[in-house]
Amino acid sequence: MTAAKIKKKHKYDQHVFANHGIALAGVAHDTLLESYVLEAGKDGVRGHDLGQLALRHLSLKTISYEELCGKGASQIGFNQVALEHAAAYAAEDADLCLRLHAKLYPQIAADAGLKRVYEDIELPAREVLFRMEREGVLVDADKLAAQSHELGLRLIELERQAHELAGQPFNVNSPKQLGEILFTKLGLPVKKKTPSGTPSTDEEVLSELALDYPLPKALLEARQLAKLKGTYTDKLPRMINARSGRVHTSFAQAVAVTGRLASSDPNLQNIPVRTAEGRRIRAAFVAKPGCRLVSADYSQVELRIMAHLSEDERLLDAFAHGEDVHRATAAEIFGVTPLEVGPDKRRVAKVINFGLIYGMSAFGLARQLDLERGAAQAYIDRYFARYPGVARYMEETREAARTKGYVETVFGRRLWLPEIRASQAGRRQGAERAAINAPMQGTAADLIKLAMVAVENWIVREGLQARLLLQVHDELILEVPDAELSRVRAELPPLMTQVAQLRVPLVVEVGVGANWDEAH
DNA sequence: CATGTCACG
DNA sequence: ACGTACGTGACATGA
Repeated sequence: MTAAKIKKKHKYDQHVFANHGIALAGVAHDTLLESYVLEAGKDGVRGHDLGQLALRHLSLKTISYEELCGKGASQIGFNQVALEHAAAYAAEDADLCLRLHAKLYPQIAADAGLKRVYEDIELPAREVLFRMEREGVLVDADKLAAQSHELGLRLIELERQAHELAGQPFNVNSPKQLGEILFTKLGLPVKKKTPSGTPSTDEEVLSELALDYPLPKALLEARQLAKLKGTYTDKLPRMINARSGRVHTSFAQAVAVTGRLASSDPNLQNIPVRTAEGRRIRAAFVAKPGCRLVSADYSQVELRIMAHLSEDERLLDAFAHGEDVHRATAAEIFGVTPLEVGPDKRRVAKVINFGLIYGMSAFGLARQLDLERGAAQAYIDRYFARYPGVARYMEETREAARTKGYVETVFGRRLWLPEIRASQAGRRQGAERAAINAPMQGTAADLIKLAMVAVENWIVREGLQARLLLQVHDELILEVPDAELSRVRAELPPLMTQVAQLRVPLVVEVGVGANWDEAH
Protein backbone atom coordinates (compact mmCIF):
# COMPACT_ATOMS: atom_id res chain seq x y z
CA MET A 1 0.00 0.00 0.00
CA THR A 2 1.29 3.42 -0.91
CA ALA A 3 1.34 6.20 1.64
CA ALA A 4 -1.13 8.24 -0.35
CA LYS A 5 -3.66 5.51 0.13
CA ILE A 6 -3.09 5.25 3.87
CA LYS A 7 -5.00 8.46 4.39
CA LYS A 8 -6.82 8.35 7.70
CA LYS A 9 -6.35 4.68 8.21
CA HIS A 10 -6.07 3.55 11.76
CA LYS A 11 -5.97 -0.14 12.50
CA TYR A 12 -3.37 0.12 9.76
CA ASP A 13 -0.49 -1.06 11.90
CA GLN A 14 -2.53 -4.01 13.02
CA HIS A 15 -3.05 -5.01 9.38
CA VAL A 16 0.69 -4.73 8.71
CA PHE A 17 1.41 -7.00 11.65
CA ALA A 18 -1.27 -9.43 10.54
CA ASN A 19 0.26 -9.55 7.05
CA HIS A 20 3.37 -10.92 8.71
CA GLY A 21 1.51 -13.40 10.86
CA ILE A 22 1.63 -11.33 14.00
CA ALA A 23 -1.61 -11.04 15.98
CA LEU A 24 -1.96 -8.43 18.68
CA ALA A 25 -2.78 -10.09 21.97
CA GLY A 26 -5.18 -7.36 22.93
CA VAL A 27 -5.65 -3.64 22.56
CA ALA A 28 -6.21 -1.99 25.93
CA HIS A 29 -6.88 1.54 24.71
CA ASP A 30 -6.97 3.65 21.58
CA THR A 31 -6.42 7.43 21.67
CA LEU A 32 -8.31 7.78 18.40
CA LEU A 33 -11.42 6.38 20.05
CA GLU A 34 -10.84 8.22 23.31
CA SER A 35 -10.81 11.52 21.45
CA TYR A 36 -13.78 10.50 19.32
CA VAL A 37 -15.86 9.67 22.39
CA LEU A 38 -14.85 12.87 24.17
CA GLU A 39 -14.89 15.42 21.40
CA ALA A 40 -16.97 14.35 18.38
CA GLY A 41 -18.22 17.51 16.71
CA LYS A 42 -16.50 19.87 19.16
CA ASP A 43 -15.42 23.29 17.94
CA GLY A 44 -12.14 23.12 16.05
CA VAL A 45 -12.03 19.32 16.13
CA ARG A 46 -11.61 18.04 12.62
CA GLY A 47 -10.04 14.68 13.25
CA HIS A 48 -8.77 12.41 15.97
CA ASP A 49 -5.45 11.25 14.47
CA LEU A 50 -2.39 11.18 16.66
CA GLY A 51 -0.89 14.18 14.90
CA GLN A 52 -3.98 16.32 15.44
CA LEU A 53 -4.34 15.18 19.04
CA ALA A 54 -0.71 16.04 19.76
CA LEU A 55 -1.23 19.49 18.33
CA ARG A 56 -4.50 20.12 20.21
CA HIS A 57 -3.66 18.63 23.56
CA LEU A 58 0.13 18.81 23.81
CA SER A 59 0.90 21.68 21.43
CA LEU A 60 3.35 19.42 19.65
CA LYS A 61 3.96 19.22 15.92
CA THR A 62 4.66 15.61 15.00
CA ILE A 63 6.89 14.25 12.25
CA SER A 64 4.60 13.80 9.26
CA TYR A 65 4.71 10.75 7.06
CA GLU A 66 5.60 12.99 4.15
CA GLU A 67 8.51 14.56 6.01
CA LEU A 68 9.79 11.06 6.57
CA CYS A 69 9.16 9.50 3.16
CA GLY A 70 8.62 12.42 0.81
CA LYS A 71 5.57 12.63 -1.39
CA GLY A 72 4.43 12.09 -4.93
CA ALA A 73 6.61 10.17 -7.35
CA SER A 74 9.74 10.60 -5.24
CA GLN A 75 8.17 9.01 -2.19
CA ILE A 76 10.10 6.10 -0.68
CA GLY A 77 8.81 3.13 1.27
CA PHE A 78 9.05 3.04 5.05
CA ASN A 79 11.56 0.18 4.72
CA GLN A 80 13.90 2.54 2.85
CA VAL A 81 13.90 5.20 5.55
CA ALA A 82 17.19 5.55 7.45
CA LEU A 83 16.93 3.67 10.72
CA GLU A 84 17.60 6.68 12.93
CA HIS A 85 14.78 8.61 11.25
CA ALA A 86 12.40 5.67 11.32
CA ALA A 87 13.20 5.11 14.98
CA ALA A 88 12.46 8.71 15.89
CA TYR A 89 9.16 8.55 14.02
CA ALA A 90 8.11 5.27 15.64
CA ALA A 91 9.22 6.35 19.10
CA GLU A 92 7.26 9.56 18.78
CA ASP A 93 4.10 7.55 18.04
CA ALA A 94 4.52 5.45 21.14
CA ASP A 95 5.47 8.34 23.39
CA LEU A 96 2.61 10.59 22.31
CA CYS A 97 0.09 7.79 22.55
CA LEU A 98 0.86 7.22 26.19
CA ARG A 99 0.92 10.91 27.04
CA LEU A 100 -2.40 11.50 25.28
CA HIS A 101 -3.98 8.51 26.96
CA ALA A 102 -2.92 9.88 30.35
CA LYS A 103 -4.70 13.09 29.49
CA LEU A 104 -7.83 11.77 27.75
CA TYR A 105 -8.78 8.61 29.56
CA PRO A 106 -9.42 10.20 32.97
CA GLN A 107 -11.94 12.51 31.33
CA ILE A 108 -13.79 9.49 29.96
CA ALA A 109 -13.60 7.55 33.22
CA ALA A 110 -15.15 10.51 35.04
CA ASP A 111 -18.43 10.14 33.12
CA ALA A 112 -20.38 6.88 33.32
CA GLY A 113 -22.03 7.35 29.93
CA LEU A 114 -18.82 8.15 28.08
CA LYS A 115 -17.06 5.28 29.82
CA ARG A 116 -19.76 2.89 28.68
CA VAL A 117 -19.63 4.12 25.08
CA TYR A 118 -15.85 3.86 25.02
CA GLU A 119 -15.39 0.54 26.80
CA ASP A 120 -18.56 -1.38 25.93
CA ILE A 121 -19.08 -0.10 22.40
CA GLU A 122 -16.13 1.52 20.66
CA LEU A 123 -13.19 -0.54 21.93
CA PRO A 124 -14.83 -3.93 21.33
CA ALA A 125 -16.23 -2.75 17.97
CA ARG A 126 -12.71 -1.81 16.93
CA GLU A 127 -11.56 -5.41 16.91
CA VAL A 128 -14.69 -6.58 15.11
CA LEU A 129 -14.12 -3.98 12.39
CA PHE A 130 -10.52 -5.07 12.02
CA ARG A 131 -11.66 -8.64 11.39
CA MET A 132 -14.31 -7.54 8.90
CA GLU A 133 -11.81 -5.47 6.94
CA ARG A 134 -9.43 -8.41 6.89
CA GLU A 135 -12.09 -10.89 5.83
CA GLY A 136 -13.16 -8.84 2.81
CA VAL A 137 -16.03 -9.69 0.50
CA LEU A 138 -16.12 -11.73 -2.70
CA VAL A 139 -17.00 -9.75 -5.82
CA ASP A 140 -17.76 -11.33 -9.18
CA ALA A 141 -15.40 -9.39 -11.44
CA ASP A 142 -16.58 -11.09 -14.63
CA LYS A 143 -20.17 -10.12 -13.95
CA LEU A 144 -19.14 -6.50 -13.37
CA ALA A 145 -16.93 -6.43 -16.47
CA ALA A 146 -19.85 -7.61 -18.57
CA GLN A 147 -22.01 -4.87 -17.07
CA SER A 148 -19.34 -2.26 -17.71
CA HIS A 149 -19.23 -3.24 -21.35
CA GLU A 150 -22.99 -3.11 -21.67
CA LEU A 151 -23.21 0.23 -19.87
CA GLY A 152 -20.49 1.61 -22.12
CA LEU A 153 -22.48 0.76 -25.25
CA ARG A 154 -25.66 2.29 -23.88
CA LEU A 155 -23.79 5.41 -22.81
CA ILE A 156 -22.39 5.93 -26.30
CA GLU A 157 -25.89 5.76 -27.73
CA LEU A 158 -27.32 8.09 -25.07
CA GLU A 159 -24.57 10.60 -25.71
CA ARG A 160 -25.27 10.47 -29.43
CA GLN A 161 -28.95 11.18 -28.72
CA ALA A 162 -28.08 14.01 -26.36
CA HIS A 163 -25.77 15.65 -28.90
CA GLU A 164 -28.43 15.34 -31.55
CA LEU A 165 -31.10 16.91 -29.34
CA ALA A 166 -28.69 19.66 -28.34
CA GLY A 167 -27.71 20.29 -31.93
CA GLN A 168 -24.02 20.09 -31.09
CA PRO A 169 -21.52 17.84 -29.36
CA PHE A 170 -20.70 18.53 -25.71
CA ASN A 171 -19.46 16.72 -22.62
CA VAL A 172 -22.52 15.35 -20.83
CA ASN A 173 -20.42 14.89 -17.69
CA SER A 174 -19.65 18.58 -17.46
CA PRO A 175 -22.29 20.53 -15.49
CA LYS A 176 -20.76 23.68 -16.93
CA GLN A 177 -21.14 22.68 -20.57
CA LEU A 178 -24.54 21.16 -19.86
CA GLY A 179 -25.77 24.36 -18.24
CA GLU A 180 -24.75 26.37 -21.27
CA ILE A 181 -26.59 24.04 -23.62
CA LEU A 182 -29.76 23.86 -21.54
CA PHE A 183 -30.12 27.40 -20.28
CA THR A 184 -28.17 29.58 -22.71
CA LYS A 185 -28.47 27.85 -26.04
CA LEU A 186 -31.88 26.19 -25.66
CA GLY A 187 -33.30 28.74 -23.23
CA LEU A 188 -34.86 26.23 -20.85
CA PRO A 189 -36.13 27.69 -17.57
CA VAL A 190 -33.71 27.82 -14.63
CA LYS A 191 -35.33 25.92 -11.76
CA LYS A 192 -32.75 26.49 -9.05
CA LYS A 193 -29.20 27.59 -8.54
CA THR A 194 -26.15 25.98 -6.99
CA PRO A 195 -24.46 27.53 -3.93
CA SER A 196 -22.10 29.37 -6.28
CA GLY A 197 -25.02 30.95 -8.14
CA THR A 198 -24.86 29.00 -11.40
CA PRO A 199 -28.00 27.27 -12.69
CA SER A 200 -28.30 23.76 -11.30
CA THR A 201 -28.53 20.72 -13.55
CA ASP A 202 -29.07 18.15 -10.84
CA GLU A 203 -31.54 15.28 -10.94
CA GLU A 204 -34.38 17.27 -9.42
CA VAL A 205 -34.02 19.97 -12.06
CA LEU A 206 -33.61 17.57 -14.98
CA SER A 207 -36.64 15.55 -13.87
CA GLU A 208 -38.76 18.65 -13.83
CA LEU A 209 -37.49 19.76 -17.23
CA ALA A 210 -37.98 16.27 -18.61
CA LEU A 211 -41.75 16.78 -18.35
CA ASP A 212 -41.54 19.36 -21.11
CA TYR A 213 -38.35 18.65 -23.06
CA PRO A 214 -36.69 15.54 -24.51
CA LEU A 215 -33.01 16.35 -23.84
CA PRO A 216 -33.15 16.26 -20.01
CA LYS A 217 -34.63 12.77 -20.10
CA ALA A 218 -31.68 11.43 -22.07
CA LEU A 219 -29.30 13.24 -19.75
CA LEU A 220 -30.90 11.72 -16.67
CA GLU A 221 -30.39 8.24 -17.97
CA ALA A 222 -26.85 8.99 -19.10
CA ARG A 223 -26.00 10.43 -15.69
CA GLN A 224 -27.34 7.38 -13.91
CA LEU A 225 -25.47 4.93 -16.10
CA ALA A 226 -22.26 6.95 -16.00
CA LYS A 227 -22.42 6.92 -12.21
CA LEU A 228 -22.89 3.17 -12.07
CA LYS A 229 -20.10 2.52 -14.54
CA GLY A 230 -17.59 5.02 -13.21
CA THR A 231 -18.04 4.38 -9.51
CA TYR A 232 -18.94 0.71 -9.40
CA THR A 233 -18.66 -1.59 -12.40
CA ASP A 234 -15.33 -0.15 -13.59
CA LYS A 235 -13.79 0.44 -10.18
CA LEU A 236 -14.78 -2.45 -7.93
CA PRO A 237 -12.95 -5.16 -9.90
CA ARG A 238 -9.76 -3.11 -9.60
CA MET A 239 -10.15 -3.10 -5.84
CA ILE A 240 -9.89 -6.88 -5.58
CA ASN A 241 -6.88 -7.76 -3.46
CA ALA A 242 -4.45 -10.02 -5.28
CA ARG A 243 -3.62 -12.05 -2.19
CA SER A 244 -7.12 -12.73 -0.93
CA GLY A 245 -9.10 -12.42 -4.15
CA ARG A 246 -11.59 -10.28 -2.22
CA VAL A 247 -12.46 -6.61 -1.77
CA HIS A 248 -11.36 -5.12 1.56
CA THR A 249 -13.03 -1.87 2.55
CA SER A 250 -11.77 0.35 5.32
CA PHE A 251 -14.17 1.22 8.13
CA ALA A 252 -13.49 4.60 9.71
CA GLN A 253 -14.60 4.47 13.33
CA ALA A 254 -13.96 8.10 14.24
CA VAL A 255 -15.11 10.13 11.26
CA ALA A 256 -18.90 10.51 11.40
CA VAL A 257 -19.85 12.88 14.23
CA THR A 258 -23.03 10.93 15.03
CA GLY A 259 -21.27 7.69 15.91
CA ARG A 260 -21.89 6.03 12.59
CA LEU A 261 -19.15 4.23 10.71
CA ALA A 262 -17.86 5.40 7.37
CA SER A 263 -16.61 3.03 4.68
CA SER A 264 -13.97 3.95 2.11
CA ASP A 265 -11.46 2.65 -0.42
CA PRO A 266 -13.87 1.41 -1.63
CA ASN A 267 -17.02 2.65 0.03
CA LEU A 268 -19.17 -0.46 0.42
CA GLN A 269 -21.91 1.38 2.28
CA ASN A 270 -23.27 3.03 -0.84
CA ILE A 271 -23.63 0.10 -3.21
CA PRO A 272 -26.71 0.77 -5.39
CA VAL A 273 -30.06 -0.73 -4.43
CA ARG A 274 -32.79 1.74 -5.39
CA THR A 275 -32.98 0.96 -9.11
CA ALA A 276 -33.11 -2.33 -11.01
CA GLU A 277 -29.97 -1.36 -12.90
CA GLY A 278 -28.21 -0.63 -9.62
CA ARG A 279 -29.25 -3.90 -8.04
CA ARG A 280 -27.36 -5.75 -10.76
CA ILE A 281 -24.23 -4.34 -9.15
CA ARG A 282 -25.33 -5.50 -5.74
CA ALA A 283 -25.88 -8.95 -7.25
CA ALA A 284 -22.14 -9.09 -8.04
CA PHE A 285 -21.38 -9.26 -4.31
CA VAL A 286 -21.46 -13.02 -3.84
CA ALA A 287 -20.88 -15.73 -1.27
CA LYS A 288 -17.94 -18.08 -1.69
CA PRO A 289 -18.67 -21.69 -2.69
CA GLY A 290 -20.54 -23.58 0.01
CA CYS A 291 -21.78 -20.38 1.59
CA ARG A 292 -24.63 -17.90 1.38
CA LEU A 293 -24.83 -14.24 2.20
CA VAL A 294 -27.12 -13.37 5.09
CA SER A 295 -28.44 -9.86 5.54
CA ALA A 296 -30.04 -8.77 8.81
CA ASP A 297 -31.42 -5.28 9.17
CA TYR A 298 -33.14 -3.34 11.92
CA SER A 299 -36.62 -2.36 10.81
CA GLN A 300 -37.54 1.34 11.20
CA VAL A 301 -34.87 1.67 13.82
CA GLU A 302 -34.63 5.46 13.96
CA LEU A 303 -38.39 5.91 14.29
CA ARG A 304 -38.42 3.33 17.07
CA ILE A 305 -35.69 5.29 18.80
CA MET A 306 -37.73 8.45 18.36
CA ALA A 307 -40.62 6.69 20.09
CA HIS A 308 -38.30 5.59 22.89
CA LEU A 309 -36.75 9.01 23.40
CA SER A 310 -39.97 11.00 23.15
CA GLU A 311 -42.05 8.50 25.13
CA ASP A 312 -44.96 9.59 22.96
CA GLU A 313 -47.86 7.32 23.86
CA ARG A 314 -49.38 7.00 20.40
CA LEU A 315 -46.07 6.23 18.76
CA LEU A 316 -45.06 3.75 21.47
CA ASP A 317 -48.45 2.13 21.09
CA ALA A 318 -48.12 1.77 17.34
CA PHE A 319 -44.80 -0.03 17.67
CA ALA A 320 -45.97 -2.10 20.63
CA HIS A 321 -48.79 -3.45 18.48
CA GLY A 322 -46.55 -4.10 15.51
CA GLU A 323 -48.44 -1.67 13.32
CA ASP A 324 -47.21 -0.37 9.97
CA VAL A 325 -45.95 2.92 11.40
CA HIS A 326 -46.35 4.98 8.23
CA ARG A 327 -49.90 3.75 7.84
CA ALA A 328 -50.61 4.54 11.47
CA THR A 329 -49.17 8.03 11.06
CA ALA A 330 -51.25 8.59 7.93
CA ALA A 331 -54.38 7.54 9.78
CA GLU A 332 -53.65 10.06 12.54
CA ILE A 333 -52.75 12.93 10.23
CA PHE A 334 -55.66 12.45 7.86
CA GLY A 335 -58.18 11.48 10.51
CA VAL A 336 -59.11 8.15 8.95
CA THR A 337 -58.83 4.53 10.02
CA PRO A 338 -55.68 2.63 9.04
CA LEU A 339 -57.71 0.59 6.58
CA GLU A 340 -58.73 3.76 4.79
CA VAL A 341 -55.12 4.75 4.18
CA GLY A 342 -54.22 4.36 0.52
CA PRO A 343 -50.79 4.54 -1.11
CA ASP A 344 -50.86 8.35 -1.49
CA LYS A 345 -51.66 9.04 2.15
CA ARG A 346 -49.11 6.49 3.30
CA ARG A 347 -46.45 8.05 1.11
CA VAL A 348 -47.12 11.49 2.61
CA ALA A 349 -46.87 10.04 6.12
CA LYS A 350 -43.63 8.28 5.27
CA VAL A 351 -42.08 11.51 4.02
CA ILE A 352 -43.22 13.26 7.20
CA ASN A 353 -41.78 10.53 9.40
CA PHE A 354 -38.43 10.80 7.65
CA GLY A 355 -38.62 14.55 7.86
CA LEU A 356 -39.10 14.39 11.61
CA ILE A 357 -35.93 12.37 11.98
CA TYR A 358 -34.09 15.05 10.00
CA GLY A 359 -35.50 18.04 11.86
CA MET A 360 -37.51 19.23 8.88
CA SER A 361 -39.04 22.63 8.31
CA ALA A 362 -42.36 23.37 6.61
CA PHE A 363 -40.36 24.58 3.62
CA GLY A 364 -38.41 21.35 3.36
CA LEU A 365 -41.52 19.22 3.66
CA ALA A 366 -43.29 21.37 1.07
CA ARG A 367 -40.45 20.90 -1.37
CA GLN A 368 -40.31 17.16 -0.77
CA LEU A 369 -44.05 16.71 -1.25
CA ASP A 370 -44.43 19.43 -3.88
CA LEU A 371 -46.95 21.33 -1.77
CA GLU A 372 -47.58 24.92 -0.76
CA ARG A 373 -45.74 25.82 2.39
CA GLY A 374 -49.02 26.41 4.21
CA ALA A 375 -50.24 22.91 3.38
CA ALA A 376 -46.98 21.43 4.62
CA GLN A 377 -47.25 23.44 7.83
CA ALA A 378 -50.77 22.13 8.29
CA TYR A 379 -49.48 18.55 8.08
CA ILE A 380 -46.78 19.32 10.63
CA ASP A 381 -49.26 20.98 12.99
CA ARG A 382 -51.58 18.04 12.64
CA TYR A 383 -48.75 15.61 13.33
CA PHE A 384 -47.66 17.39 16.49
CA ALA A 385 -51.27 17.62 17.68
CA ARG A 386 -51.59 13.86 17.38
CA TYR A 387 -48.10 13.11 18.70
CA PRO A 388 -47.61 15.71 21.44
CA GLY A 389 -44.80 13.70 23.04
CA VAL A 390 -42.76 14.04 19.86
CA ALA A 391 -43.36 17.79 19.76
CA ARG A 392 -42.25 18.08 23.38
CA TYR A 393 -39.17 15.95 22.74
CA MET A 394 -38.11 18.07 19.75
CA GLU A 395 -38.34 21.27 21.77
CA GLU A 396 -36.59 19.76 24.79
CA THR A 397 -33.78 18.54 22.57
CA ARG A 398 -33.21 22.00 21.05
CA GLU A 399 -33.24 23.50 24.52
CA ALA A 400 -30.83 20.94 25.95
CA ALA A 401 -28.50 21.45 23.02
CA ARG A 402 -28.52 25.21 23.64
CA THR A 403 -27.80 25.01 27.34
CA LYS A 404 -25.29 22.16 27.30
CA GLY A 405 -23.74 22.61 23.87
CA TYR A 406 -24.20 18.93 23.10
CA VAL A 407 -26.83 16.20 22.78
CA GLU A 408 -26.61 12.55 23.82
CA THR A 409 -27.65 9.14 22.60
CA VAL A 410 -29.53 6.62 24.74
CA PHE A 411 -26.18 5.09 25.69
CA GLY A 412 -24.53 8.38 26.60
CA ARG A 413 -22.60 9.11 23.43
CA ARG A 414 -22.10 12.87 23.24
CA LEU A 415 -22.28 15.00 20.12
CA TRP A 416 -21.05 18.55 20.43
CA LEU A 417 -22.87 21.29 18.49
CA PRO A 418 -20.71 24.42 18.58
CA GLU A 419 -22.97 26.28 16.16
CA ILE A 420 -26.09 25.88 18.30
CA ARG A 421 -25.50 29.43 19.61
CA ALA A 422 -24.27 30.95 16.36
CA SER A 423 -25.41 34.49 15.70
CA GLN A 424 -26.08 33.67 12.07
CA ALA A 425 -29.58 32.20 11.91
CA GLY A 426 -28.85 29.76 9.11
CA ARG A 427 -25.94 28.18 10.94
CA ARG A 428 -27.86 28.05 14.19
CA GLN A 429 -30.87 26.39 12.58
CA GLY A 430 -28.60 23.91 10.88
CA ALA A 431 -27.19 22.99 14.28
CA GLU A 432 -30.72 22.64 15.64
CA ARG A 433 -31.60 20.16 12.91
CA ALA A 434 -28.42 18.24 13.62
CA ALA A 435 -29.34 18.27 17.32
CA ILE A 436 -32.72 16.70 16.54
CA ASN A 437 -31.22 14.08 14.27
CA ALA A 438 -28.10 13.10 16.23
CA PRO A 439 -29.69 11.25 19.16
CA MET A 440 -31.66 9.05 16.75
CA GLN A 441 -28.94 8.42 14.20
CA GLY A 442 -26.39 8.06 17.00
CA THR A 443 -28.43 5.65 19.09
CA ALA A 444 -28.98 3.51 16.00
CA ALA A 445 -25.22 3.52 15.49
CA ASP A 446 -24.68 2.48 19.12
CA LEU A 447 -27.19 -0.35 18.77
CA ILE A 448 -25.67 -1.87 15.67
CA LYS A 449 -22.15 -1.61 17.05
CA LEU A 450 -23.34 -3.51 20.13
CA ALA A 451 -24.95 -6.03 17.79
CA MET A 452 -21.71 -6.48 15.87
CA VAL A 453 -19.85 -7.19 19.08
CA ALA A 454 -22.57 -9.60 20.24
CA VAL A 455 -22.60 -11.42 16.91
CA GLU A 456 -18.81 -11.71 16.73
CA ASN A 457 -18.65 -12.97 20.33
CA TRP A 458 -21.31 -15.55 19.51
CA ILE A 459 -19.43 -16.72 16.42
CA VAL A 460 -16.23 -17.16 18.41
CA ARG A 461 -17.95 -18.74 21.40
CA GLU A 462 -19.77 -21.27 19.24
CA GLY A 463 -16.81 -21.89 16.97
CA LEU A 464 -18.82 -21.07 13.87
CA GLN A 465 -17.36 -20.56 10.40
CA ALA A 466 -19.84 -17.76 9.67
CA ARG A 467 -18.17 -14.36 9.28
CA LEU A 468 -19.32 -10.79 9.56
CA LEU A 469 -18.41 -8.97 6.34
CA LEU A 470 -20.14 -5.61 6.17
CA GLN A 471 -22.16 -3.10 8.14
CA VAL A 472 -24.41 -0.61 6.37
CA HIS A 473 -25.76 1.51 9.24
CA ASP A 474 -28.83 -0.57 10.03
CA GLU A 475 -27.82 -3.79 8.30
CA LEU A 476 -25.23 -6.53 8.88
CA ILE A 477 -24.03 -8.81 6.08
CA LEU A 478 -22.53 -12.18 6.89
CA GLU A 479 -21.04 -15.00 4.85
CA VAL A 480 -22.40 -18.24 6.24
CA PRO A 481 -21.62 -21.88 5.38
CA ASP A 482 -24.73 -23.77 4.24
CA ALA A 483 -24.42 -26.05 7.27
CA GLU A 484 -24.75 -23.08 9.63
CA LEU A 485 -27.57 -21.29 7.82
CA SER A 486 -30.47 -22.48 9.91
CA ARG A 487 -28.67 -21.60 13.15
CA VAL A 488 -27.69 -18.16 11.94
CA ARG A 489 -31.11 -17.43 10.56
CA ALA A 490 -32.70 -18.37 13.86
CA GLU A 491 -30.23 -16.79 16.26
CA LEU A 492 -29.11 -13.63 14.54
CA PRO A 493 -32.36 -11.66 15.09
CA PRO A 494 -32.54 -12.30 18.85
CA LEU A 495 -28.84 -11.48 19.21
CA MET A 496 -29.45 -8.15 17.50
CA THR A 497 -32.71 -7.24 19.20
CA GLN A 498 -31.52 -8.09 22.70
CA VAL A 499 -28.55 -5.74 22.83
CA ALA A 500 -30.78 -3.17 24.53
CA GLN A 501 -34.19 -2.91 26.14
CA LEU A 502 -35.96 0.15 24.80
CA ARG A 503 -39.54 1.26 25.37
CA VAL A 504 -40.36 -0.24 21.95
CA PRO A 505 -39.60 -3.65 20.55
CA LEU A 506 -36.67 -3.86 18.15
CA VAL A 507 -37.35 -5.86 15.01
CA VAL A 508 -34.75 -7.48 12.75
CA GLU A 509 -35.47 -8.82 9.28
CA VAL A 510 -33.25 -11.52 7.82
CA GLY A 511 -32.66 -12.49 4.22
CA VAL A 512 -30.52 -15.21 2.65
CA GLY A 513 -29.17 -15.52 -0.87
CA ALA A 514 -26.31 -16.46 -3.14
CA ASN A 515 -25.61 -12.74 -3.53
CA TRP A 516 -26.28 -9.49 -1.68
CA ASP A 517 -29.23 -8.55 -3.88
CA GLU A 518 -30.98 -11.85 -3.20
CA ALA A 519 -30.21 -11.66 0.51
CA HIS A 520 -31.54 -8.13 0.85
C1' DC B 1 -8.16 21.47 -5.09
C1' DA B 2 -12.96 23.16 -5.41
C1' DT B 3 -17.35 22.29 -7.42
C1' DG B 4 -21.35 19.76 -8.73
C1' DT B 5 -23.47 15.65 -8.69
C1' DC B 6 -25.14 11.31 -6.88
C1' DA B 7 -24.59 6.51 -4.60
C1' DC B 8 -26.22 4.79 0.30
C1' DG B 9 -28.82 4.69 5.29
C1' DA C 1 -35.37 38.43 7.45
C1' DC C 2 -33.55 34.05 5.96
C1' DG C 3 -32.31 29.65 4.13
C1' DT C 4 -34.25 25.43 4.18
C1' DA C 5 -34.23 17.61 6.01
C1' DC C 6 -29.61 14.34 8.91
C1' DG C 7 -25.11 11.66 8.06
C1' DT C 8 -21.43 9.88 4.74
C1' DG C 9 -17.59 8.95 0.16
C1' DA C 10 -16.36 8.96 -4.85
C1' DC C 11 -16.21 10.59 -9.39
C1' DA C 12 -15.44 13.88 -13.46
C1' DT C 13 -14.50 18.34 -14.69
C1' DG C 14 -11.88 22.35 -14.92
C1' DA C 15 -9.24 26.01 -12.87
